[in-house]
Amino acid sequence: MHDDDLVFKALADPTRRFLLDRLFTRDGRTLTELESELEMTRFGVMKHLRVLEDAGLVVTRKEGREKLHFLNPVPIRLIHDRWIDKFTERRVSALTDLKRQLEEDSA
Amino acid sequence: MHDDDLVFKALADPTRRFLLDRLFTRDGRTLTELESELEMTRFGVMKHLRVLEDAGLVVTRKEGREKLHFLNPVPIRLIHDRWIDKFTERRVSALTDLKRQLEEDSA
DNA sequence: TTGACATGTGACCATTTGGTCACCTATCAT
DNA sequence: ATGATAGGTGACCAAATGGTCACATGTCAA
Repeated sequence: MHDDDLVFKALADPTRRFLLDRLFTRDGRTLTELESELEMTRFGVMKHLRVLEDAGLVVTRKEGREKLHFLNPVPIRLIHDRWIDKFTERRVSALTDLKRQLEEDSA
Repeated sequence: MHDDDLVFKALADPTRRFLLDRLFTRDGRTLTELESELEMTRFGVMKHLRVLEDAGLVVTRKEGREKLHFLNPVPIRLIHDRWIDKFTERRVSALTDLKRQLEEDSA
């Protein structure tokens, strides 16, 4: 419930969705690498990565002086299953089919 | 692209998700009816409904002095198909199965 | 027709958000 | 050891956001 909110809010920013996209194509990127693909200082990127990390969408590991960023798709999967799925299911039950059939017949 | 952003931003607020939930269980509600379920003045609710409408998640029809609100799940379906689906697919290809098999064997 | 009801608008306000910068620490390579 | 490299912190700022209110319009019912 409250956890979902962090995820939704994290997904609400285009820069953050871009970052997730980059990490989707390849994980384990460093901050400076991600920064180089954006028109923004590394401080801005850091803040966005922090938001993603707080939402559990990104996990990190320190390697020497570098910080590697990995994508964690589980939270997206969760809001999908618990929330989005409900709105996206196509209703193709026998009942709605029947209803549509009746409406067509009466027209 | 730009359209997606409106949808993601609209979904980022818990009050708005609550409104979508209410409209999911039953459509065609009026502003005052929706307001009565929230700890907020009708002005706040109006603004939220406006955001949902701009994102295409809610469509409205005027009926006398009332304004009826209807859920439109299509935008959710679109961001699901174009964006979320990619992150939520379970990878169960023969290749990853083989990889897991090898890892188990070597353990 | 007159009052109650449903909604709309614009000003206004506090808080959050997205972004920058100055400065600082830790690590690597020479 | 020393400079270059990678990252971190806190202050700061402008703009967006979430919410309220005073007021105003249109519609229904007695």
